[in-house]
Amino acid sequence: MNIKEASQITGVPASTIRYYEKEHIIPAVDRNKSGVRDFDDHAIRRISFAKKMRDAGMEISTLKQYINLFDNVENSEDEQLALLVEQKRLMEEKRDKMNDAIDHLAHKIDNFDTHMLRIENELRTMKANKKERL
Amino acid sequence: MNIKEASQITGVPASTIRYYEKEHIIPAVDRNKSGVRDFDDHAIRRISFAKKMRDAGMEISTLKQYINLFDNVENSEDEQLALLVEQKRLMEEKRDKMNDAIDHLAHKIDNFDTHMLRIENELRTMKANKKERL
DNA sequence: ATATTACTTAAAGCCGACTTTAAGGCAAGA
DNA sequence: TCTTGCCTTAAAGTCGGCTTTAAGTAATAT
Repeated sequence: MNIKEASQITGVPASTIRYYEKEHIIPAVDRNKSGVRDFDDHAIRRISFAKKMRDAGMEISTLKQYINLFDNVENSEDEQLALLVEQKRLMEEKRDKMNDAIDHLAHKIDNFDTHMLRIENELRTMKANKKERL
Repeated sequence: MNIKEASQITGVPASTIRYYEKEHIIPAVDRNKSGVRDFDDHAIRRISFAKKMRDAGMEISTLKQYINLFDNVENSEDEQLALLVEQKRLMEEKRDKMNDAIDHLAHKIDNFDTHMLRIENELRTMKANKKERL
């Protein structure tokens, strides 16, 4: 499978796939005799994993760290597990912040009429204050 | 309250507060007679709101849009409500993606031993394949 | 044969979101 | 008075994460 198909299947632009390979975020992809990349299932899964983690806000540097740790069998299982656990924790933390923000917006939506009146009042007060100050 | 205190209270760097003011993400802050910013509760709340939304991944441009819409009483309530609802939807979408990634990591953690063996086997197979190809 | 289309690379460019720098102003304490 | 420590601005710099460009190769269609 060529890079265009790989791109369509994974939803990751071809330029980004090349970039990910260069940055070792995905392993070196097999080439045919003329040097064209030939993606197999494993490659596709690696791209999809990278996408999933990127979509979830994991940084390239962390992803790289993660990948290197797992691709290198020399590394201790403890280290690998610790990284997994830590990344999960960080993501949960971030997700909780998102839920906070969502709640904040939900609250504003629920109280929209009241909120509007309050904002308008605030503005009226601010304008009055400005006039006083002049 | 000066910018240093405002920064400490909100957890937003002074340079970022200045940047937010310049970009109209927070309203123009009051100044004392020598031109030094004097932050009040309202200003602090606006900074904290900006931080919360940024932490949740809302882009500066969207935040600006949001702020402008709400600070300008001329705008229709419908438009404002629509923006709130849309932003909430986008954030929920993003949060769901994070939960996906978290589940993925949780799964890897749960099956760590098995996973390790699978990875090792994969690598062994890959190496064997490479040798064959040579 | 030539045009088209898809691939390749290295390097440069771009964008968002700050952060740093340079040059200076003001107020308080030694 | 002068040093300390805060503040100010505009402009330049940085960084992450791609994306685009330029120049070229290879296979296929006309």
